[in-house]
Amino acid sequence: MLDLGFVRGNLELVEKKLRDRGADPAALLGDFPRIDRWRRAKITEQETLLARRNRITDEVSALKRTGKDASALIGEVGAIKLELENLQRTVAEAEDSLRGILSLIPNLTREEVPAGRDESANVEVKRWGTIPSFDFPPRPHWELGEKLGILDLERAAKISGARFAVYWGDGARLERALISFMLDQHTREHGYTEVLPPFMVNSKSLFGTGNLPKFGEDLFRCVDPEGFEPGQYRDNDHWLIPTAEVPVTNLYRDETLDEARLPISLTAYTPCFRSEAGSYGKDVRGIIRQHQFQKVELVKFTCPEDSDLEHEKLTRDAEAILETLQLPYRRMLLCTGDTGFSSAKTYDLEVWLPGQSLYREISSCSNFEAFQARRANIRYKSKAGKPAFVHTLNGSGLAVGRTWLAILENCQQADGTVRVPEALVPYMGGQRSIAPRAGV
RNA sequence: GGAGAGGUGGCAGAGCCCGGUUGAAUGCACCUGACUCGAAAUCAGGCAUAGUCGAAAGGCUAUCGGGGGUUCGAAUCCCUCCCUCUCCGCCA
Repeated sequence: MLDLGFVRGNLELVEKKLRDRGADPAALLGDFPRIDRWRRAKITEQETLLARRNRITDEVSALKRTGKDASALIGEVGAIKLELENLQRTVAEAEDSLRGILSLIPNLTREEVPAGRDESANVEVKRWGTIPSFDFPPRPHWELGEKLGILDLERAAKISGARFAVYWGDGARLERALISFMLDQHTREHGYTEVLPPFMVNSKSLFGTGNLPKFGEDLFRCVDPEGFEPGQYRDNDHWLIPTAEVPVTNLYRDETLDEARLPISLTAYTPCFRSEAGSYGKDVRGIIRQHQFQKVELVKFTCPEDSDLEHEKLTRDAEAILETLQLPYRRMLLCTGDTGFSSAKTYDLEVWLPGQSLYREISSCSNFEAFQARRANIRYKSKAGKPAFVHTLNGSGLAVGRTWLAILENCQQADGTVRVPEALVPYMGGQRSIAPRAGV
């Protein structure tokens, strides 16, 4: 959420930034300036009346204590009351509209973010690794997984539905190995503290990270059938998390952190649940796009001056995982139109998938600046200074399912086996290769 | 799931029965100053957040878990939701 006063004072800038994202400023801002002026005028009226009422009640109080008659004054307040009720309603309505407008306005992208409508305008910042060459046609992971007997999409469809996966044997172990490996590297080498949060959160948490109210359709909600109201939600509804970003960022919701503690770097493994509404027909093959996938997430809380630097570091921490696994990747700076709602600047890491001959997103690292902190009310305070909003950042470190399939495709051998990357061997109990698995 | 107790400022903890100089006693922590070579101790002062008006100084308003109600007036009375604790039951 943007700051009300900031929007008031920088209307033209906000409009320009919305256009940069491909949004329609008129539709998003609506009557903002008029409602804002109206609200402040009404607050002034209301508070003048309240002040008058408070003075009169003080006098009533004084009279009563000395045993005198106060009925004339009490009558006077009666007249104020009705007017006050109307004003209170008017102010509340104006505040609701303003909050409604502000909660749907995306973050302002930074100057260095390239202008553009969609992913075709994203800018490649760097490339790492050598694209492997094969003396046989490399296969996509869904073929490899099936042949090896470690990936079972048919039975997943039977027990759960489309866009779910069952991992067997070494496939299940590889997923588990990746989770441990990533968490270990982030905690031991990159200075993160591991957290294991709940996989369900309440509505306020989703508002804090910017998923609600706008993106409720992308989420799974657990709610008793009686309470189900389409398009509406209640504070104490439970939702399956779409990413660990939500519970972890909200750990410090409504808290004021001591500046000396910053930056705080947390890493968390969680499953992630996404309804994938609106993605029908996209990525139907394999396990690129699932309703449930595993992810190791990186989250930082910093003071405003440090968030740029920490964004670079966090992105490097995610890249380090790919490098340790020897997976070729490139780093993209997302353009204005492709940058997420809450983000001011986002790097995507894309891993090379030889089975499909393309780069595919495996991590997304964003600086949200104070956008989430304002929504979630996360502040910091130095010894001398006043409390101010922190900057929040996060990135995948990495999407485990996509790392799993990237290993299958990049490390596949002519004989149909898959070589286990050196760094994972200890996590696979010394096993160096994944071979076809006997009968299911 | 049943029964009970409770949620007050950074923390601890009064006030609630009996509504009115209580934005909130007191203690601790913290900041500034005095004393000291320095520190401790002691003394003096300061110490919430947000909104709004104002060029500023400063004023006003709101906030005692959230929301609503009663009242001239609510931390205090009523309703409701959330959360915490204790006991019982159930359970990985």
